Amino acid sequence: MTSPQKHTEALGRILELVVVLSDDMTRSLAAQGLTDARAHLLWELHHRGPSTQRVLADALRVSPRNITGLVDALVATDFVTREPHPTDRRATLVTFTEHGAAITTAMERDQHEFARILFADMPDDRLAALVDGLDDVLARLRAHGVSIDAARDDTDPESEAGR
Amino acid sequence: MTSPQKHTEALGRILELVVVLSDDMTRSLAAQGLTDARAHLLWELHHRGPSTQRVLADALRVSPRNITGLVDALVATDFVTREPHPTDRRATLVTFTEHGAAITTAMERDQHEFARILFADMPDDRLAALVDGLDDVLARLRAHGVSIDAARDDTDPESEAGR
DNA sequence: CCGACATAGTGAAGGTGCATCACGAAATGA
DNA sequence: TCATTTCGTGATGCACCTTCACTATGTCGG
Repeated sequence: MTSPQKHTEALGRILELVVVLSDDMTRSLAAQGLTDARAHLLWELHHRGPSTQRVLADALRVSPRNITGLVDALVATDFVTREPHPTDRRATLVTFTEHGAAITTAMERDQHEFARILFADMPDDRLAALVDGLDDVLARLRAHGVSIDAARDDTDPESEAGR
Repeated sequence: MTSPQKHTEALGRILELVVVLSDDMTRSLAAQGLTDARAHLLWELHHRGPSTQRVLADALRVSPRNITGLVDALVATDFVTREPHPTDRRATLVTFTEHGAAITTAMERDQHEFARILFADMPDDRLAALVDGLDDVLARLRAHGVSIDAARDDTDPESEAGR
């Protein structure tokens, strides 16, 4: 019961889902002229409203320098603009253009639609079981520091996201 | 019930899991002196045995040129070597060094261990329900061409023609 | 045996994401 | 006012990935 075999299989399913979903997202984004990183920035901006690059750097957990590059690209493709900060002349406020706002709103809408497609036909109890299971896994991950440690030369967890 | 709200929440769980797992993997890999792409190559090599770069390129779905770069790096860090192909003098056989083989075997072992940690305390029926749910989602994804269809510009009169 | 063509791998060049270091400019605090 | 902190960016550098061009081989139809 609950053989290691089953555990591995379950992890395999999760990993497969990871790969499939990531790929699909990246592809959809590309169709909008966006990359993962740029879309991530847009997403954060959508939830926070006009923000300084510093704030975005912290939110995306990347270096401020990198934000400069991402914003440069988004400005060039007319998704956002750099507005002067009303009180801090050092800072700039990254703000949506109309185009950027429209795209981002549409992305959010489509995400809900996507969720509907995935779960619409699933019985309530089944959906609940799935979510419970996922929560369980998430909790277990957190309990284990999520960082499986991995240090030495012969002890490493996980491989690549390659199914 | 089965409100759109629940659907979105479920998708949120999945996405969170994706992020957490990916981060953890990348971090563990880095501890071994590996990157995602290089580990992926090693993983494939582990399952296929000595392979030509062409085969690896197809397996990883990247350009042959890119494989050259990845193998260069793995050779430099003593994970693999390039051996002459026994019958085709154009090709090279990418082969594990002892170090590479040890690391990869350890990675596989640790993946099973990781699966055990995640699911060991989970009741059988709960685990089964989780796997079933994941399979369901995976199937639904495939059925829908796995394409989110993404947000189209601003032509959003809910023209859900695109699934 | 021999061209015609397909294939394996790599040099060259370029785009994107990311990081660190150094720096100027503006904000802040004592 | 002066030291310190903070914001954003130029300069560099690494990793991943692509396409194009090119060499060395393998293969196949005559």
